[in-house]
Amino acid sequence: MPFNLDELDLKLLSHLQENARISAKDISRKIHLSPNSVSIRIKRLEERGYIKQYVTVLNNTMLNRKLMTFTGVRLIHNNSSNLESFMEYVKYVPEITSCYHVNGMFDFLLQIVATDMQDYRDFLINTLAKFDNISELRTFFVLNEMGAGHAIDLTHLRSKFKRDQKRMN
Amino acid sequence: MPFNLDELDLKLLSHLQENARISAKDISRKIHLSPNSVSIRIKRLEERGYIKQYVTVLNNTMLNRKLMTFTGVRLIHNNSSNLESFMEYVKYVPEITSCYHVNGMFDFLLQIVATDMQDYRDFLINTLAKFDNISELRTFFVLNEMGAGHAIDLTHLRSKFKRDQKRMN
DNA sequence: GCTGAAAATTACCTGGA
DNA sequence: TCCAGGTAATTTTCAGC
Repeated sequence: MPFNLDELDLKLLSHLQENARISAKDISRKIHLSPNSVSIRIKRLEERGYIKQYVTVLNNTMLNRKLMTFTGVRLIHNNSSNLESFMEYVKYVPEITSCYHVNGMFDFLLQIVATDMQDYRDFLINTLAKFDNISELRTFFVLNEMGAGHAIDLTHLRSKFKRDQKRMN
Repeated sequence: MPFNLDELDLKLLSHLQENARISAKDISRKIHLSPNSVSIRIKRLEERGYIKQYVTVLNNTMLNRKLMTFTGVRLIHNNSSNLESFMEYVKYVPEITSCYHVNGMFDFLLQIVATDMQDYRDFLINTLAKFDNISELRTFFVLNEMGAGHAIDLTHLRSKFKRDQKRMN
């Protein structure tokens, strides 16, 4: 997979990471390129798959989702059909906002958003524990989500790639 | 904090969650409201804080960030000044894309994105372990990020709120 | 990749329910 | 207070270079 992005593409992606609704014109002013070219580049980045999605981050608390957890899940039998059926299962559970297949002391790490403690308890008992084949559920309640919130750092990407390409020669 | 969103606001937020770059006109067609009113509502939702940010989700792998981990951190002394200095610390570390203060067997859960295993190792040794006061670091390598990807479910929010409001009377 | 015109979208203002 | 319509301003798209 060739890396064929230039400095302008990377700057463009940086701005889009910060604000997905920025106009092509505003970007054009910041990276010194015509609005036209900015639009074309954005479309190209979308088509080639560099941009996956534009999402809106909502204030969960104000929307009555006051509880967030990371819940570690361990399956009883870790064969591939069980792994796959669990992955398929989580797709249809709205409370699960992210699902990560991990190594180590858990098989999966789920990010879960619920209204409150009672709602989470109901979810555990009536939804998650209904899935056979779970041996362990361990909840990390999120007390505070903070710091970071970093988008991925693209500023040093170009030089890094240059080094990688050199190494390949 | 009064909950003064109506069905239209919730539908609007749902569409914005899926696609932050959707135009007011496209939303207007979907929720049967004039483009004009849609714009006004979006602005109001931004001002009142229901909308936190519009972000672009990039393809990390294509941008040479092939490794993701969740790394559990345990501090030696859990007093408030140590907690705060750790939170302050993570703000300036670009590899840390999210930081969650949690209860249980870790104090913090960090989501980390790195180029590859070597890069992650360098990060652990040269950056994270440089922070005094860490007693335990446990890495969950993300083998696969899948399923879910759910935005928060707003479809049943209205009825839920009605119930809550009833309960308060 | 740029320019310039046409098309589409958004912002603003006013009236009406 | 909230919504619709009309107009102005901005932004995006498309053609030609």
